[in-house]
Amino acid sequence: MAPASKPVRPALGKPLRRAFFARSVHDVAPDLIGATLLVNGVGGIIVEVEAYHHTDPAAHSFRGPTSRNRVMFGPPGFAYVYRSYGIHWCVNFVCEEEGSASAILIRALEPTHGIATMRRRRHLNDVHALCSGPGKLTEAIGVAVAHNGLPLDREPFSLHARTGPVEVVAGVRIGITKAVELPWRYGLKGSKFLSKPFPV
DNA sequence: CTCTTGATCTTCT
DNA sequence: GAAGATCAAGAGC
Repeated sequence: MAPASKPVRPALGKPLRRAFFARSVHDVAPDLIGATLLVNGVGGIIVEVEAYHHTDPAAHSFRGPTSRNRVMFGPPGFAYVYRSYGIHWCVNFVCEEEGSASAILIRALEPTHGIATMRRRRHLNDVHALCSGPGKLTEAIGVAVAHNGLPLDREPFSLHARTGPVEVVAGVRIGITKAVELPWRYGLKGSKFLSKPFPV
């Protein structure tokens, strides 16, 4: 009898260095689609993100630094984690340059690594719903306020560039009431792991 | 399938 | 006091 086949796991691309994030959020955000995000070895392929620029009324940094958003005002390549609706954690990647206060919200992953761990943390079996939202994925990969301000190029974080071409789609952002018309949500075309489908 | 509501932390008015 | 970069559960269709 042949041994049971193991789940196929795509090869990881080269590690993303801090310089990767030292560019406009509008350049970094689409480049993150197809990259792999792991925290302590658990995570998956980034399939949905949103860009927030300091000149954008919907950004947490728009009105200046607070104790919550201070990491956004620091150098690029660090994690900004905040509490959402008093319940959930959401994780952003700080971009551009120190003081720019621009970041990218990670909104959905296609689970590839540590799926059993994610199912346990989420008390959920359906792999399509494990990481299909910013608050869901932080619970699944174990991100909380302790990760706020940590560098993205060292453990527990591990980020890897995509290994092949991807088709990126853009649309309006989700759940905001200011600057609602700006098309700064980016996703992997046709992915079944999005928080919401992109309009056709 | 859609719609409504509760959970309850941080910031702003 | 109200709103917010959310989610899950329950009611109704």
